[in-house]
Amino acid sequence: MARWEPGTAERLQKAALELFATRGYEQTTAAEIAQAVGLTERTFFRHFSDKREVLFQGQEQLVRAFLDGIEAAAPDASPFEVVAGALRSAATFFPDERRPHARTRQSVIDRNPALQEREHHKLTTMATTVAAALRARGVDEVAATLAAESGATVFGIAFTRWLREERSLADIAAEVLDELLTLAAQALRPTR
Amino acid sequence: MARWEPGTAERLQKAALELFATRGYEQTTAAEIAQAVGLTERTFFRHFSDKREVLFQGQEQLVRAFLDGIEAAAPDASPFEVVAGALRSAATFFPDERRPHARTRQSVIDRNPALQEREHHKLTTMATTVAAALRARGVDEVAATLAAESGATVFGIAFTRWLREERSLADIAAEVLDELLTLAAQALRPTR
DNA sequence: AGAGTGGATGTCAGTGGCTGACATCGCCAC
DNA sequence: GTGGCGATGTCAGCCACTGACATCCACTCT
Repeated sequence: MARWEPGTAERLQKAALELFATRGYEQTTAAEIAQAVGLTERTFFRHFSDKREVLFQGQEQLVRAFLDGIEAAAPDASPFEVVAGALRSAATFFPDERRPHARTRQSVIDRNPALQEREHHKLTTMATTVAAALRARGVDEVAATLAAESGATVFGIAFTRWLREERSLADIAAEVLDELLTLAAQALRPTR
Repeated sequence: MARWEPGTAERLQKAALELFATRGYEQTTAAEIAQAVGLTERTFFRHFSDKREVLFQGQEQLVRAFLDGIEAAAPDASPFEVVAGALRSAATFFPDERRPHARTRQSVIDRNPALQEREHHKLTTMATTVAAALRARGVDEVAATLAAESGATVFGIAFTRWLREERSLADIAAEVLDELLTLAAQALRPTR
């Protein structure tokens, strides 16, 4: 067939997750991951910019889902309404079938600070992209950043709960966003 | 006098910032930083868990300021009101005199993705600590996380503006928080 | 079929971040 | 002054990551 098996990156990711889950992240060498699929360390680093990325690469699609949700929003929607739509759209990227995989992946991340760092960074990067999309819709800088970053926060919390509970991510995210808005309203009424 | 000059970590931090600012972060070796103050690379890593930390260590005081602000809040204050107090308290840790130093430091961070990653991570870590303090006050898990994380977002945005504008951080933070609450209220009224 | 091209991989050498183990050095207490 | 002890130095070594160059083979063109 093919000279090189297709989907090299995917095979590396799979092997990496398995090794990380059993042996632990730090106890697993990039060379070992590569060897597990019959490749070289050098090739590993051609597919992933660094060792951590093997667990995170492929989130462009999630970003795309967010952006699709933004584009689908009504032109006169307020920033948080747009974010609500983006969350609905993004939630479709985590159907319940992915939960088992997501769980083992998350358990690896939760056991390693360096991986958590990367995870937070990815979330923040997503927020930055979303903020840019909001600004492109005419939302002003600060409002766009606030709404986008809040969306990321909500997504993060909702995702964590989705891993634990057996409900759909879309439902949980809507609920969490609602709670955020309610909390904010609570603060706005009594003071100032 | 003393066999070892006191404040070794501080001298390392100062030397590191200077080298990073002129030569660049990646072009500066941990060994070079140590040498600049007459020490060894090994000693550098005894003071800082990794190379990046030389720019971030010492933020426990900032966290402390946040927590003080939380403790000072009225017992019946809503989560966001508590966060507002925490922000006021935290803002005192960045008097305007620190702006020049903060600016050069930030310019170094802005030029290096790995440093940005650490910066985001620190913010998130702070948020986690604040969330725990809120929970200790009886706030429920999700609300505590939302409020704390929103506080971190506001702080981050405010800090960025504080670097650019010549106003006090407390003022800017109050303003940004206000905008967040307003945005949230906007979203709560029209829909649902 | 033979020559050539190009993308993915292998090989090798080297840098730098980071660590463990052990030695040293000199203030301080007793 | 002896011994403890905390901060530093020395040394060897692992591993993440990179640049340079060779190789390999499907595919195309002739």
